[in-house]
Amino acid sequence: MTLKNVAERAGVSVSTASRALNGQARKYRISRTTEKAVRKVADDLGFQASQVARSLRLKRSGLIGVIVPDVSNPFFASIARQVSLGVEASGFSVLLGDSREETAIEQRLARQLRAKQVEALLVCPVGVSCDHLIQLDRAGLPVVVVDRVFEGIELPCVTSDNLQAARELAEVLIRAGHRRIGVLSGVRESLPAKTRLQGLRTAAEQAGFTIGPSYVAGDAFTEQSGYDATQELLDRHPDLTAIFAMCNPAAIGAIRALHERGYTIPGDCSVVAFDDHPSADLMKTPLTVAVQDISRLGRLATDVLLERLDLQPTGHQVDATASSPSVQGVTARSNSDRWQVPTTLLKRASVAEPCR
Amino acid sequence: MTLKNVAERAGVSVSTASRALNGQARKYRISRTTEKAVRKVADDLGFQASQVARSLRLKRSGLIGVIVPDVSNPFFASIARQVSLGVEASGFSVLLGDSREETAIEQRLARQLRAKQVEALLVCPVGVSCDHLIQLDRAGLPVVVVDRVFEGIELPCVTSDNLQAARELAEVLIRAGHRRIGVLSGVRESLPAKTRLQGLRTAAEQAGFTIGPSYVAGDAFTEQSGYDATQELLDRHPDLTAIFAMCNPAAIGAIRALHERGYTIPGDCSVVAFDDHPSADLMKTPLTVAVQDISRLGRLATDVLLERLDLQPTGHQVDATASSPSVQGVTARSNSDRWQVPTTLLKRASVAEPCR
DNA sequence: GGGCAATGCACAATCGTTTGTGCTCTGTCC
DNA sequence: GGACAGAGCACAAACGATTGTGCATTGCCC
Repeated sequence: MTLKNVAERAGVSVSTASRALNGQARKYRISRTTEKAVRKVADDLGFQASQVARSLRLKRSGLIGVIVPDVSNPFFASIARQVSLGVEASGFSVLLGDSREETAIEQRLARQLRAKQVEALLVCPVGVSCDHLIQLDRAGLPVVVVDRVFEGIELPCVTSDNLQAARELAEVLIRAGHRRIGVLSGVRESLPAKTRLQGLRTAAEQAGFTIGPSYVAGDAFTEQSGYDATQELLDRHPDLTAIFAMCNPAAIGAIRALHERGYTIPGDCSVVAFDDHPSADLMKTPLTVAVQDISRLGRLATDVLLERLDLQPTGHQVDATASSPSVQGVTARSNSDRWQVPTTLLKRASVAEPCR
Repeated sequence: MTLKNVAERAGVSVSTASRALNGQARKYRISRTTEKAVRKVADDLGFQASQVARSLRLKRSGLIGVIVPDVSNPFFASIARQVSLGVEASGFSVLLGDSREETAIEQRLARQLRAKQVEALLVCPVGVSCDHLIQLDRAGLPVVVVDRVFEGIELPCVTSDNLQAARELAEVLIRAGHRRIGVLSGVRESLPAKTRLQGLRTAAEQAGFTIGPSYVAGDAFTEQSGYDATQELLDRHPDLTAIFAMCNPAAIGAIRALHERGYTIPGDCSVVAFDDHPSADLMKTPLTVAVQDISRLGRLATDVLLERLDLQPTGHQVDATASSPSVQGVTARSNSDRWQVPTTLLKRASVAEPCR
C-alpha cells in the first residue's frame, strides 16, 4: 500500500493524495469532494504512510533513543516508560538500548541509534566518562542525561536533589546519635555518588564530626557492591553503628551481609538508603529511605528533551528549576543546565539509637 | 554527512563509495586502492549511512516492535531486555511500546509501529482479544505473542509451562492437607489464567476434591486485584485455608489483605504464587512460588522471532519443543506453534498444614 | 468577448541509499 | 595493429513520501 496506489485508485495525482491526507487540502485548494474521496480510498485500503519515506523526505525520524544500563532494573524501566509515554503524544517512538553497565556498549548503542536517525538521545550513562555523548550533542544530536550525571558534563542533566536528600537521610542517623557511619558508595566518580557523600558530610560537620575515607566503600550501584562494601567496612570498623547506602540494591546487599554476620537491624546496626522498594512494608527490615520521584524524573527528562526539540512539553510543565547558574564556564548554551527533582524522606524501622 | 560527500571527497561516484563501504568492492571490481581511499574518507568524516534512506531502498527497517502492558513491571522489562539484547547482534533495534494494560492503546501502538515499518512485532497482549494482531500477521507482519496467550490465537506463542507449574504448586498445598483453596485469578480469558486453573483443578481431582467457581476471584494480574479478590474470597469462605495466586503482585495484595484481617501466614492461611520476587528471602513472608524463567522466555521469543524473519537465532538454540500438534485446524502454518519454557518450584515458609 | 482572478489539480525535484547496466580504458595476443 | 577480455568505475533508476511551481479551467466584470 503506497500513496501511489491510493492516488491511482482515487483518480488523482500522488501530490494531491498526499495533501488530502495531511490536512493540507485547504492550503493547496483541493476540493472537499476530492479530499473525501481520497480519504475514503485510503481508509478502504488501510493505507498507512511509510514513516521511512516520510522520514527521509522530512529529515525527521520520529524516533527518540533511550539508553539505560539495565532495563530490567525497575528504576530505569520506569524512566524508559515515562519517556515512552511522554513522547508518544508528539508522535515519537522510543528506540531502546541496554548498555549492560558497560561504556563500550553504550558507545556502540549511541552510534547505532544515531545511524537510525534518532532525533534525540536520553541516556543514563554507566561509566565515568561520556565524551562520546558530548560529541554527539556537539554534532547536533540533542542529548539529555538522567540520573548518572558527571561533573562538568556540558549536557542538560536531570537528577534528584541528591544533596538535600542525603542531608535529610543523614540527619535521621545523626539525630539518633550515630557517629560511626559506614557509606556504601555507588560509582565514585558519578555526580550522584559525590553529591550524596557531600550531603552526608555536610550534615556530619554541622553535628561536629567527620566521616573519614575509610568509612566509605563500594564502587557500583549494585547489590553485590553493597554486600562486599559492607563486609569491608565491618572488617575495618567493627564498631560501626550505621550504614548509609547510596542505592536500594546496595542496601539489600548490606542487609544480607549484616545478617550473615549475625548483626540485627537496627539493633546492632542501623541502615538508611536511597530509593524505595515497591513492597518495602512487607520486608523483614523496613528501610528508612530517601525516595526519588522516578516518574517525575522521567517526565522532567522527557520535557527537557522535547524542549530541546522545540516541541511543546507534554502538558505537565517543567516545574523544576535550573539550579547551577553556569557550569565550568564553556559556552553559555542551555545545555549546561541542571534540573533537579525533590525527594521524599520515608522513615521506617531500620534506624534506632546506637547501642555501642 | 551523506554518502555523496564521502564520494566527492574521495573523488569517486556515489555508487562506488557505497559498494566500497558495504564490502561489495570485490564483486563489483572496485580496486583495493579505491576501496581503502573511500574507507579512509568515510572514517575521517565520521560517516554513518542513513538507516532511513537505506531502509527505504532495501525495504528493511532493522526495527523490531515490542509491546508490553507495563515496562516498569520487571517481568515485562526483562522480556524487553532479552529481546533488545537478542536482536541487537542481527543489527536490529527495539521500538518500545507500553500499552498501559489497555487494548485500545495496544492497537494504536501496533498501528504506529507498523507505520514505522517494524519488521516484526513481539507482543504481550493485555486483553481478551487480539484480532488486530492476527490481522497484522496476516498482512505480512510477523507477530509473536508472549506470556498472555489466548486460545486459538493462530499466532506463534511463547509461554511458561503453566500447566505443569500450577500442578506442582498445587501439590505443595494439597500434600500439606489443604482442601479449601482460594484462587486469585489473573485475566480470566487469558490462557495463562485458564491453564493455571486447570493445572490446579487437575491436581485437586487427583487428590479427590474439586475447587468450585466460588473459590475463584479476581480478574487482573495486579496487586489491587489480588487484594480485592482475597477480601471477596474470605467473605465468601471464612474457612479458607490457603490461597493460590496467579501472579506475584496478586500474592502481595493477598498478603496485605490477610494482614489487615489479622490472619497470619502460614498459620491461618497458606499462600503460594506464580513468579518470584528478587529479594523474596528478605520478606516477612517468604512465598512458595513457581518461578518462570523470564530471561529464557525472552530469549526463546526472540529466537522464534528471528526464525520467522529467516535469520539465524542468536546462538542459544531454540531448545523448547513445539507442544500442541496443531491448533483449531486453520492453515497449517508454523504460526499455530506453541513454545513452552519449564518453571522452577521454590518452596518457602508460606505453606503449613491447615489448622482449621 | 477579452482580461483577470480564483480554483483545482498535476509535474517534477528532492531526501540518501542501493544496484543493474553500460561505458571507457589498459594490456595481451595473434 | 586490431580484436577482445577484463578491470574499474560512472550513470541512472528505483524506494515512497513531501512540496514549490505551473498549467488548465471556470466565473465574473466591464
